[in-house]
Amino acid sequence: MYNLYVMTYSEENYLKVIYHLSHNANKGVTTNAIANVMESKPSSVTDMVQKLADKELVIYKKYQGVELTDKGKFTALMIVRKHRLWEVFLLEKLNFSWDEVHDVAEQLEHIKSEKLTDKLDEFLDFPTEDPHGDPIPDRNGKIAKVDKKLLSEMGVGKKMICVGVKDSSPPFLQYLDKQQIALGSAIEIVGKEDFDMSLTLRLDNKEVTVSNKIAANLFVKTV
Amino acid sequence: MYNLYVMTYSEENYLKVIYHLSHNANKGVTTNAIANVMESKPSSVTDMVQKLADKELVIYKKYQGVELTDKGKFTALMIVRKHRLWEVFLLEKLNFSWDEVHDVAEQLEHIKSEKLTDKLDEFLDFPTEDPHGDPIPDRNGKIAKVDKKLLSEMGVGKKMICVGVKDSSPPFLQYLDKQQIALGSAIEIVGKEDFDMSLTLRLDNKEVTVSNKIAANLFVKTV
DNA sequence: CTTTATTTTTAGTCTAACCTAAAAACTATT
DNA sequence: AATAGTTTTTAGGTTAGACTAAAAATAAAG
Repeated sequence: MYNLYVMTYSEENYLKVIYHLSHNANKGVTTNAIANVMESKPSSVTDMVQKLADKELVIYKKYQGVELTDKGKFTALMIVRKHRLWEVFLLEKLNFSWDEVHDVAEQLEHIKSEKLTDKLDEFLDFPTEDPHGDPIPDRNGKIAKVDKKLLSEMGVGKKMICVGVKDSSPPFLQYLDKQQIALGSAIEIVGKEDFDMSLTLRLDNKEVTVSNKIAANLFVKTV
Repeated sequence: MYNLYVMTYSEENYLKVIYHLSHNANKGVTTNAIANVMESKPSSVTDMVQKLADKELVIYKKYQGVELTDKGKFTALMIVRKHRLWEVFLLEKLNFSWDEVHDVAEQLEHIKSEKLTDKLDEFLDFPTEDPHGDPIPDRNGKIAKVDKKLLSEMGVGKKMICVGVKDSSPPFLQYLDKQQIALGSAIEIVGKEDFDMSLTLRLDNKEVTVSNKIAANLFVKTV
């Protein structure tokens, strides 16, 4: 597809972060936003972004933020692909739990071997989603667009299934485990409290109440 | 066992090389030897070796070469453990060939997660040897001592099985594949040519002749 | 539309890991 | 045991990727 020339660990991380940020923001991604996510300083980001622009992985105009080029986007997608495939591997084959896969996948995503990635994909039987419900790009960088809404945006009476999480931090994932909410769980909203926007849900004939904050981090799809 | 504090990629590579070199040489490993293997310069090695000594991973006396401390040896063994486990994974689960596993394992050996290593070990059913016949250290750093001899040192009439290779470069491994020599293959020496020390072997009732150079890179065990 | 506040970039440092060239220490040979 | 040759270390330099502090550009507010 594209010739992915050899990138450093750090360059790859920047590209990945820019990719994720440009999904939410539709304009250029700011250096500040990148620095926040990477827990670094805006000045460091400026440096790196200029380097990536020299290599034609991003388009960068001073003070205007950055956007990925096609080449940059493809490169980012290959990193996302590896990350999500490894997550599936860790969960399905090595029995890691939902909240443990991310940190290790964060390292594994930098392993450079197209053959390894493709063989892993095959070994896992070509999964289309990772354990958090996010789609896995194929070897050509094609990625399914999932239509998902936040649970907090849905009204009383709606029947849905859980398709992903917005926040994937261990505490949140562990909370979901405790409530027995998983990918594919059927959810019905039986009540909404106007005062604090908390929701009462029916799950497998069991009722639970969740705060608005929880609902605002859970992606669902109506059925 | 020991507290493996966080090491850089480069530090880990040095430790690994020192570990391997100190198996052959019984004295201190020289900076030159390390530089040769790492394809770097002796002065660079001196730098790093001093750093490793500060961290008590090696004992280093100027002009005398280096030795691993117990802590350094354990750290090296954990890297070797990961390398060899990943090799088994690549070969057995992803169907890589004998000669393809090394380069990828070279990257995977640096992934830092004790849990991953141990789960992988379990997933592979606690293998004791890697695809080249080298023993895999357990989680406590215990490693089996294999008694193996070079095929070139054995006499006519001996019956053996192949237990490993000295050289594990792709061309050599591919040669072995072509001759259908694999780990566990039964080998009997039916003739030896005094002129060039080439050997005639019986393999599954098939006879092949191999040069001394081949025989000097194949480890065997008498049965 | 000017002033203030915020964001972003520039300039100059720092560290890890390498390098080259030169100096110092070892080894070997007479 | 002195000298020639080799190995190893030191000294000083380079690059990538981070940082701080200050300057410049943009955005917000009166």
